[in-house]
Order: sequence, then structure tokens, then C-alpha cells
Amino acid sequence: MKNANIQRMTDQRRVILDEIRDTKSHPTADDLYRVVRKRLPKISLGTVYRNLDILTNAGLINKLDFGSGQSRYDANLSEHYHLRCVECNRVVDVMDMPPIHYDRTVLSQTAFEIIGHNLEFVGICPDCRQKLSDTSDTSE
Amino acid sequence: MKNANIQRMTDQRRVILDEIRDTKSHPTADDLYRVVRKRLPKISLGTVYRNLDILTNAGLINKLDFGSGQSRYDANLSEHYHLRCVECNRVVDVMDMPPIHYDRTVLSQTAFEIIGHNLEFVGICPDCRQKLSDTSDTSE
DNA sequence: TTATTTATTTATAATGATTACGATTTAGAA
DNA sequence: TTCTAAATCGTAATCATTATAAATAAATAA
Repeated sequence: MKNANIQRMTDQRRVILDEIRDTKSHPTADDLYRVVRKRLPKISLGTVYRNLDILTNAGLINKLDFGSGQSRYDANLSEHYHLRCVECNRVVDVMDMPPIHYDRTVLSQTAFEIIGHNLEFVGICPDCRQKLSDTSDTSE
Repeated sequence: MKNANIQRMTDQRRVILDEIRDTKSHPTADDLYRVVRKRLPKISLGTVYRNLDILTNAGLINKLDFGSGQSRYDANLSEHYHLRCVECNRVVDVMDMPPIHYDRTVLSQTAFEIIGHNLEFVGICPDCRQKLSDTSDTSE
């Protein structure tokens, strides 16, 4: 099931993959829809969603689920973590983190078979920090 | 805004808080709706959502956002992580993890103001592992 | 204790993200 | 070139969550 190969490489699929690989912004399906439509004006939003799902299952991209509505997609397959702004939901990469080592015996208390982990940092990005300090000066 | 105190303690609010505190299962809003309705049959789903939001902002419970649709809620305020089954979405606690220490200099590459982090382990729970091995024996 | 004020509740409608559907098109094998 | 399953498009449906407006009730003061 997982890591199944792509069956057909359509223009739509190629362009979607192309555009995800071309950005570091961890776009949502809707972000990609807007970008891809510049090259394929007739593409439908459903096609974007379906292909993101197929590409994810094929292991060519990763789906990121944080809080706040939309899923995001990432073509960076190397081991890394993410840092999200709680104000504007911007997501940036955190590279070169020392691998967190969780003691397998600690986790075996659960009897789960461990597949992996997701680590997300949350914070406030420089832009939002600026905006917040601006408004707190003048009003309130 | 955050950590504001609760203004009025209604029956609905009290029962919802009561039920979250009474379980370790990290219930969704809908899970709680079903449980709370046994005690307050006329409660509306919107009330459950609104109160979960209020209790979260008041710091009395935590909202957990993993992938897969619904948010979950947790009255366990102590520092701990979660382990989620990718098959059935069950979530269990992982207590007593050594705190992960991320180098502030590493994160300062981003110029974000760091607030905190979320760590989620993913795996397959014993029940689902059983089911999966059962089906792969007979069919496919 | 009663009146008053305003947060809260209920029922329902609306929204936003995602998925499903059916008719049509097309990639890629034969 | 033909053929067929897979994919697309446009749209409708679904699911989780949020908003709305009239009715109710918690907490405060008279």
C-alpha cells in the first residue's frame, strides 16, 4: 500500500510535484492550487488534493499536520523538524537538530510498535513579533 | 487573553471539565459530547466546542492537534508526550521522557521567539498489530 | 429575596477543508 | 493505432468546527 509507485505521470501530477519541490514554504493544498493554476489554468482543486495524497503515499513528499485547519506538504525528505509561528502559521525548517533518542524501553511500556516521531517547535516569527510590539505600544 | 479566568461555572461547563478529567483517552469533542449527554441530555454540540475552547484558553485543559481530522483534549497538564496509533488513532501518554534539549543557538538561526514544542510518537498499537497480522495470514 | 445584567445555552445555519461522484479524457501498454 | 484502466474536471457531498439569534440562567447588587 504505502510506497506504491506512481502509475501514470500526468502533466498535472508532474507540475504539482515540480512546484512543491521548488519551494521551502510548506504550502497547503490551496497554496499549491494557486501556484499550479498559473501553469495549468484548468486544473481542479480536487486533482491537487488527490495527487498530494498519491505523492504522499508514494513517499515522494511528506504531509505535515499541525493544528489549525489545513495540512501542509513538504518535498524535503531529509530528517528534520519544523518551527511554526502561532500568529501567522508560517512554518520554517529546523535543520541539523541532534536526533532525539527516546529510550525504547520507556516506550515499550505501551506495547506499541514504534514507527517514528514528529517534533514541532512553536514560537513567534520576527514579523509577528514586530507587529505585536507595534500594536501593544499604541493601543490597549 | 490567555489564562483568563472562567467567568461563570455552568452545569455544562462543570460536567465537561469533569468528564475530561475523568479519562485518559484524549477524547475528541464528539467523544465528549456523547459522554456528557448521558448526564445532560439537552446539551448541544456547539456548547461542547465552545467550552473546550474556553477551558483551553483558561489553561485548565490542553488541546492536542495531530493529523486526521478532529482535535483531542487532555486534562493532564503535566509535561508529557503522546503516542498515536496510525491505524485506529488511539492516543496514549508517554510519561517520564527525558526532556529534549534543543540548543537555543540552533533555533536562533530562525530568529523566532520560541514558546515550546510538541513531540508525538507514532506507531501501531497492540490491538491493531494483532488485527493486521490476522488479515495478512488469511487473505492477500 | 428579587431584580438586573450579561454570559451562556440551544438549535440551527454557515463555513472551510477535504473527499466522493459520474461523465469525459488520456497515459501508456498491447 | 487501438484499447483500457487510471486520471481529470466540475460539482456535490461530507466532516469538523464556528457563527447566529432568540431564550435561559449565573452572579451581582438593590
